[in-house]
Amino acid sequence: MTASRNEKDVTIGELNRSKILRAAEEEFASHGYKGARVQQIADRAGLPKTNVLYYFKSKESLYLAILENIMRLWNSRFDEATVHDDPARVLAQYITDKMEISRSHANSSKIFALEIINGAPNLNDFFKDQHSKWMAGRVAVINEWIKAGKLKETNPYYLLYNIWGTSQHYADFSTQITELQGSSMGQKDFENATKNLIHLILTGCDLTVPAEFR
Amino acid sequence: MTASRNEKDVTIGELNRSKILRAAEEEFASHGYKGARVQQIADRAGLPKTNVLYYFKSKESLYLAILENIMRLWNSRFDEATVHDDPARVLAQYITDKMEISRSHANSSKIFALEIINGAPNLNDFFKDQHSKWMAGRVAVINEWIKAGKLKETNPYYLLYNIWGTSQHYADFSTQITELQGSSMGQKDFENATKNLIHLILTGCDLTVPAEFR
DNA sequence: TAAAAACCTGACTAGTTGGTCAGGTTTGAT
DNA sequence: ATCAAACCTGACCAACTAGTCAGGTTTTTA
Repeated sequence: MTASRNEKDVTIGELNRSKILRAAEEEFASHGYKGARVQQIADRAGLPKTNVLYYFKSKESLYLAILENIMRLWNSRFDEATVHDDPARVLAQYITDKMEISRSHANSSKIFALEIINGAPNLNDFFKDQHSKWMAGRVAVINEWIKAGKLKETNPYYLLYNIWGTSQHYADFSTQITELQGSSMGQKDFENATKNLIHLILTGCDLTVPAEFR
Repeated sequence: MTASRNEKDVTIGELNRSKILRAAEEEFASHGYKGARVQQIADRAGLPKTNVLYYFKSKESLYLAILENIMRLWNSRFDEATVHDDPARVLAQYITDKMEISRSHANSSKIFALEIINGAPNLNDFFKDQHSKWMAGRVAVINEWIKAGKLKETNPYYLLYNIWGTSQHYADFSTQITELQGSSMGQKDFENATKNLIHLILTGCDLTVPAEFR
């Protein structure tokens, strides 16, 4: 341990915390919260278990820290869309953002999925305080688009579920996709899949795909 | 224990096996394979743990039995579709079948999702022996539709992923959906969501929704 | 330089886990 | 009625688990 501060002005503590979080993401994605082992996280991080517990009080603290990061990840430009915006552009951008997250943060997506599938025991506050409000706001905007004749009549809830289901599928089921295609999806593949999805969803809503998303 | 055979001609053994499988599905869906506890499964089934282990040799045997049932569940009419069939009808029926499974077998869908998210450690043979062949066959039919001008040009893989991602989402993320809508989806809701999805996917493929699926 | 803060880590602990084992009970067949 | 098959279940066990604890080492601060 030559110094707690290296040349990039990052402390050893920050480095190790980061290492542990990355290792924990992999372990939680592989075995779920209940099945994950602190010793395994430590092994993945290349640190002794008690060193992991020096930085994070418990397995649960670690998991909740990761969940918090994930919740922050879902923030997107879609959150600010209003009735004045063009639905085609907003939806295309949202899908693009979601697909990029699926590509660049596959483990986060997987952990979120695992948490929901397991009954979301750790997300009650998130749902009650933020998510439901967010949803109500987005549904309202979509309904305003419909009322303003900018979007064909549809159920806003189902529209959003379908966008989430498709975009998150590329992260969550990446193992299946890799097996079925014989190789994992690279950047180019994700770009193609994004275009394909934008085309499917927008055409399915009778919207024209904006030129920059083709 | 009045008799091993009740009036419906089912042995106590069959009854108990069934009870255990149902209990295990709930436990595996809630905690994943690694996080599930045989004692919890036993408690859910209302049997002593060793009685559970009398019927199923181990936790793993139980899990593999459930996975096998799930693999069987995925069989559908879509498996038999050929280039001679109408893609609109085939896809609409496939989506209908998938949505019905999501409604009636939510835990199965969740367990399948958990297995894939966790890296599919128990499905290697399934992927190599059956799933990849199945996929190659389905992709070929879709490509034949495209060649025959029955379906607009698209990537068959992405089309299927999008169908799976959307339909399975209703089962896998049912906790989130219930929270966001304030109540869980009933039969009527599923029918509406199915129609909405058929409309989205078929319209997105420039296909006309067959009358019986409107 | 000394003291405080940050970091590190092996030894240990109480509790939990997936089984094994042995033997008892019930049911069905003859 | 007897015996075999099916079913049941408490006691037990080796291994594993999430920590706690104590104390050592390194770095920073004044």
